[in-house]
Amino acid sequence: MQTPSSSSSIHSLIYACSKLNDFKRVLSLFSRLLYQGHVPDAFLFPTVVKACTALSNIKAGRQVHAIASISGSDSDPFVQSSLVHLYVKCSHLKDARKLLDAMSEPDVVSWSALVAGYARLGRVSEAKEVFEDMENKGIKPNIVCCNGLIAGFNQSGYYLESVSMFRKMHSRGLKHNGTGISSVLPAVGDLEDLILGNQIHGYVIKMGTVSDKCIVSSLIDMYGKCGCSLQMSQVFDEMEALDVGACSALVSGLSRNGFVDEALMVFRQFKDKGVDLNVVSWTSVIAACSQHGKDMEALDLFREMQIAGVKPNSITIPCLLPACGNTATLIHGKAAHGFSIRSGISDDVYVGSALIDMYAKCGRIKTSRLCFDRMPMRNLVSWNAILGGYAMHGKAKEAIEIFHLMQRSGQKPDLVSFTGILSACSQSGLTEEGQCYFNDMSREHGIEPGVEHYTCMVSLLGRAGKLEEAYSMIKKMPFEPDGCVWGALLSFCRVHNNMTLGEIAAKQLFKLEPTNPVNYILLSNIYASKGKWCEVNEVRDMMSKIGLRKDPGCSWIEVKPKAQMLLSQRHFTSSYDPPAHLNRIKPNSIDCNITLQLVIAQVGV
DNA sequence: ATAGGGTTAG
Repeated sequence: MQTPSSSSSIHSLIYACSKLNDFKRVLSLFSRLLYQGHVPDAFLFPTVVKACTALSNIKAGRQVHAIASISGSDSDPFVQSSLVHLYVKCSHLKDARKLLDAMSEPDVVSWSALVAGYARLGRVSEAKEVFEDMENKGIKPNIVCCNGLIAGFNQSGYYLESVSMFRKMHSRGLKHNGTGISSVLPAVGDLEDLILGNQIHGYVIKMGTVSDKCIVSSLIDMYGKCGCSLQMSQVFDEMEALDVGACSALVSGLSRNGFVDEALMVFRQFKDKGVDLNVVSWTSVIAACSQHGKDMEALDLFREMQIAGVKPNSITIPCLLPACGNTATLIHGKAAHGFSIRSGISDDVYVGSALIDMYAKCGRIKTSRLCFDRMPMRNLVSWNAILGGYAMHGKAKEAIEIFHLMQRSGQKPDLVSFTGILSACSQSGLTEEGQCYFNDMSREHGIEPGVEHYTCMVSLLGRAGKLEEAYSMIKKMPFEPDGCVWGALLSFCRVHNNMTLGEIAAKQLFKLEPTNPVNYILLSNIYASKGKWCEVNEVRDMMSKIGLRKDPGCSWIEVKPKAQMLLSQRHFTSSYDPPAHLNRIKPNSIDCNITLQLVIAQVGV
């Protein structure tokens, strides 16, 4: 390409490139112009600022702003307006506000951009203040301005604010359009406000906008979040044309309500019909699988997604990684890690946290820690991930260290953090420390222990042989103990062979989970240890009457590129069929001290 | 010459 040299030809080239959305070239042409000593006029700046905005390049934007100031163009309303948008887009709202205040007559467009910017960042009070300032200056908010607030509040998770803005519009006599409706519906769903949801649905039908794709998707989403699977499917069935958005919404709605197989079926149908599926639809089906224990399917789908040429993003990876962790397929986890580095999303706080968890579950706690240390930004999820990792590995010292470090860095612990620290103490036999942390929960942190914390305490005390204390812990629980609590007690009654409490726990468990064979076996083992053979037989009879058989225990290890399922041989019977997705090659008696038999399972490729 | 609002995945 010939390179233009005269300033006027560069000028027109800049406009041309902007029209073609080639914003990078706009900036490089602009710098060439400056290099030639040309001082741009006020007409050129808006186009150049627009390029910075499109690229979210605040650094270049500030430079352009400075040049505009020096050349006196910064008093031009077009230049000012474009700069306001630049700063809003880059989340520098203070600068945007300063600029807006300096403008002689800012219009509703500039105000709207700023207000929406505050709402998107979840800065509720400032958004409202600026909104009022605008009205006080005599500028009437229009429908676009209100929709910006509704959408912004929804995006930042302030669902009540979103809905109340929607209502405010209504009471002011402003008519809603498709944009406002599809922005408020997700918030309605999160609030599970079915009444409002139904009203809006009626409004949509009356307006005749049922064919609007975004509205359909958000209606499906709303009904899904409210647990109305039937209405959800109805909206879907009445839809005019197949739509990717509706597909994603339906898949996640079905999965949310426990219909995982149906979700997978819907996805398959869409794919077979040749609908152009995007990252969101792929991610929603991968999430559906990994959230419901279908780890193999999640891994397969991820592969399929890449074959389909759809690029995973920073949401896909955290959805996939639990599947790698649960199957302990380090090779897939590492591949996903490599992918996130190559695509520049490894600094994302959710990606990082999911990596920490995956490496911990694959037995690589040191790599976990490395990931944690290298994170440029951490949040509660990241702290809990490394804390849980140490707990999982029985490393109480490190867990405690992290627990204090997080607080010193200004991160308050939550229920999950306490589950981590308590289970770490429990596993390492740090009985007193665990009790201290448990007592601190409500006393120091104002967090009321939940059932999982009581379970940790029962284990902690039970492991230490303090079974009576564990039992009184259960008795003073402020809610009904569940199977996990009683299960923890029964397990440690077996360890210490305490028949009295073991019988109490077992009795509860037989009611709560009558078909769990483990409970029967634990109790019968306690009886056996006391030589109570009659009772042993009674329990065995109960089991066979219900038709229970102990499933083989199972866990995963990885030997080179294959994942292996470990089954405990004692219960391994020839009638046991491994899950269908395991392509069993041959039961391979690799000698693992008599108790283990390896079933080679092929995972992925 | 500039310019504001939408759904679905964690």
